[in-house]
Amino acid sequence: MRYSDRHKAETHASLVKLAGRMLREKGPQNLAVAELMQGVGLTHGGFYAHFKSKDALLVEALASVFEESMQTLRRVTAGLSPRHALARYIDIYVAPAHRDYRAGGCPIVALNSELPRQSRKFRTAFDAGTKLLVRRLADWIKAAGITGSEALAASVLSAMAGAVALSRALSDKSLSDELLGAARASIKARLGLSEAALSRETVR
Amino acid sequence: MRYSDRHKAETHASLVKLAGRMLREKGPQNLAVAELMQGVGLTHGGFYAHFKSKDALLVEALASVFEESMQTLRRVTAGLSPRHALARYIDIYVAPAHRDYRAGGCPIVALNSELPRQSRKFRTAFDAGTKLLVRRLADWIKAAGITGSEALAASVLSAMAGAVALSRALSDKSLSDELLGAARASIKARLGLSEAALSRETVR
DNA sequence: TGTACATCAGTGAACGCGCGTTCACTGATGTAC
DNA sequence: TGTACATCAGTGAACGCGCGTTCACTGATGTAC
Repeated sequence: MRYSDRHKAETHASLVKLAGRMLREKGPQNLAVAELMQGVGLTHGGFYAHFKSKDALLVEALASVFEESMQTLRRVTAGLSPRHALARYIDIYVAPAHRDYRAGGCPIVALNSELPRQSRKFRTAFDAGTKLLVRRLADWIKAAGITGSEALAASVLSAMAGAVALSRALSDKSLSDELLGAARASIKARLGLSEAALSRETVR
Repeated sequence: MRYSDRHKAETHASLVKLAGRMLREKGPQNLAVAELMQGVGLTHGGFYAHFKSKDALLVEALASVFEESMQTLRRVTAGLSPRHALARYIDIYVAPAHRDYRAGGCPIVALNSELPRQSRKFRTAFDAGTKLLVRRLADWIKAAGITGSEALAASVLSAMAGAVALSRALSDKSLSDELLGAARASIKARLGLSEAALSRETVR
């Protein structure tokens, strides 16, 4: 059967979206082509009408996940001053809700330790996405008058991602919760964003 | 052929040791039984004289890797005061040499994001190993007179592991190096271990 | 307006490969007598 | 001391399964005339 003009693009978009969720939940290797196709109501053979290989899908899915992350970042910090935006992003990122929602979370947390073994193209997409996030954090840090370079922003992001990743890895729920709380406080303190300091400022 | 009494135990130990390296370099899923056996000069069929399953091997290998990590920790900080021990450990952990030596590095960095998908027993071994490291850090922190609980130690460790993991994930070498430097400084500053503060103290 | 043909997203069987696991067998050495 | 037998780490063929990829085919709809 032949479909309307928009149909292929829509199917492609659903595949990329679902792949983005599966990628974070199962990892690159355990995302199975047949399972993905079944997930959008198709059979596995049709996959290659949309992607030249599984790796090509993974690269597209990762890029789309990073875009989604940037959108989330913009949404939760809209209208806030740089200092409050930073604090808000840290609060939302280093949190139990993020830990417990792997399919929708930050790709850095989800893919961290598997990256050295991925394809060149996949790693390039990861690099590009991470740099976008780092640049956004660096802009806020600079605007907030905190001395520090892009490397500081990268180290802050690595502390955030490391905390959530370890909180997911630990089976001990109470240690996991406490770890998130301590990490949140440490990271905010590092940037001079303690509750006391923030409450003395206006929100925007 | 029948072997001497010690022979089996020695073979077993080599298998666990090599598996510990492969586990960190390739991840649990890509550690192949046949490749492991070939690595110690045997054929794949003999594997099951030593382990009841691949997962049983992984659990043993992970435990041994954590033991190795604790030994490294003790070795590099032997004789140092708590504050200097902390600073030394952070310097050695959050460093390019650790980033570039995946097969011999910290299992938390190597396995971070893959843990939620591992077997119950594997996760239990990870929990136990991580808690040993956290407890050691917590002891030092307490002995150094820094206010903070075990959760602070866990958050410090997560920042260290997160920094090394992200530095491995990034292909951009200079950003990776700078990230490590910034993270090292941030983590030490969080614990009041700046170079200036340390140089005012005696080493032991 | 109607007819013949082209298009191409999707189908489902099949292929090839890697890999964990099983199993009948081997053969050097330890033990029983 | 010598002989027959038991042991068991290791061998290598084979099995079963999951999975990425290929390919001949389908059939509804768009297009040419």
